[in-house]
Amino acid sequence: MKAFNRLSQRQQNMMRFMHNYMQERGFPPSIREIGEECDIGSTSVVNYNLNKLVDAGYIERSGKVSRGLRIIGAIPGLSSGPRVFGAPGPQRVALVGRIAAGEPIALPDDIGHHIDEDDYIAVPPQMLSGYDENEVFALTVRGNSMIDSMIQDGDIVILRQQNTAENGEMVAAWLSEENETTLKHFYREAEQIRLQPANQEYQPIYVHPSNCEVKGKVLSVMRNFH
Amino acid sequence: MKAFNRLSQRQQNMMRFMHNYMQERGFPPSIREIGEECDIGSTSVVNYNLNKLVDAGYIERSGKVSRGLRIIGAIPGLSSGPRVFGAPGPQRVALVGRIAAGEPIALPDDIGHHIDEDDYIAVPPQMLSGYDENEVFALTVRGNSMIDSMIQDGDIVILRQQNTAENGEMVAAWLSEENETTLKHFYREAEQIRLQPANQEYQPIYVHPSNCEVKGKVLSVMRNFH
DNA sequence: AGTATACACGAACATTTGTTTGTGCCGCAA
DNA sequence: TTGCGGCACAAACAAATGTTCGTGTATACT
Repeated sequence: MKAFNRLSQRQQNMMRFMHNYMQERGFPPSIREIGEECDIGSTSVVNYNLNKLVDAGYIERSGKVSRGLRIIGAIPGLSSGPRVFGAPGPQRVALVGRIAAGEPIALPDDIGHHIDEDDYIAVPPQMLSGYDENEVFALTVRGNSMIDSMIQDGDIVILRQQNTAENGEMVAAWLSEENETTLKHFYREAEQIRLQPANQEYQPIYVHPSNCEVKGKVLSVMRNFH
Repeated sequence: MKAFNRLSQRQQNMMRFMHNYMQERGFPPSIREIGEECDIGSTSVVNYNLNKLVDAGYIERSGKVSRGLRIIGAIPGLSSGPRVFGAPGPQRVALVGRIAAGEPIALPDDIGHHIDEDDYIAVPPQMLSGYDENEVFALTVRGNSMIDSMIQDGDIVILRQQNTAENGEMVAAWLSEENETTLKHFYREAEQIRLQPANQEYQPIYVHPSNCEVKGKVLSVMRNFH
């Protein structure tokens, strides 16, 4: 369990409001704005809890100056809530694990309680294709089994959680018979599913629908060289 | 020429200060702080120029509220200055053009005056490998000639400007004899340079140093699916 | 010259806003 | 009970801060 369990409901509300406010307006809210939104009658109470949040390491304050606060750490969402992080900064999505041939994919929900702050990665908005960061997760590719899809060891793939796919979309699919995970373009054909590699020099593979379990749609890929 | 040429020196200073301030403190400066830093004696003058910047589309203001401003567009740096953009948000680097076999690479300096706001792309910090965003640029890959390096049409490559490279680094190189641009791993050998594709199923090519002009080092690759 | 426009200055003003102080409630331990 | 610490409330205070107004100075145009 993490430190945010020590935050009161009121403090959680404040964190959430501050985050949303900064996300929307680009600058932090004033003490009175926080109080009004969180049903706190007195500015001193807001101030009090703000200092609590500072002690807890969630925010920093610049004394004397109006709106002099910034969010430092993770925001504890609602119990089942969104994994939202502090602004300013790029979007952040959960980096939930690795994908490799021969291993099943662990989805965010399966390991939701194990996600730490370090398991998040910054992703620029344009790589989310308009989807909300909460329905998106990231996987690190292990091994070169996806090389026929132009994806190699160490790449990070950004996916949206979904169990179906439209024709032509690239998906992460679990092939139960072959016992492996793969990233391919998805085509539902008459009696079968065609999984087409991105690299056209490779041949497509054909599987039965019952053998193909879509885990998510690939939105983008990031690769770093060191 | 672009709109920022219409900004006075004073307004450019203001933009730069506001950007740095937000970068550093996480919230916008007050009118008086701007004035003090930019040697403006009167708050009304700051206010006046602030409204000018709004008209020019560089910032937005929320009336009545303190520090109620956010940066929207590009910041005109110094004359030869950094191409810095507004916080909060991911880093932004110049997307200067396209890279394709048979075409030379246009470097930022060559086309510096043509960079528009739309020619910038958000890049998360970890993809800059610690380099400053000002020495980094981005190229859109056209064609599939880099497919042997696991890079395909539509990919965006992030590069750092440099004319040499260490062994093993992936570089963008212009081969004058072959009259084409390529992305390969760079190895300086006895009498020649070996350019090694990332995909090990492809063979390396060997060129004479005089034939190989390094344009930049590849830091990372981004790929979006639509 | 006369006028208009852009830009700048300083001062006064009206809010906004962070800080402080005094008080009260509640649970818990001595 | 008494006392203490955590938390909350309201009011008042002191700065910080955005806004407005009257004025001045160039520059260009008629």
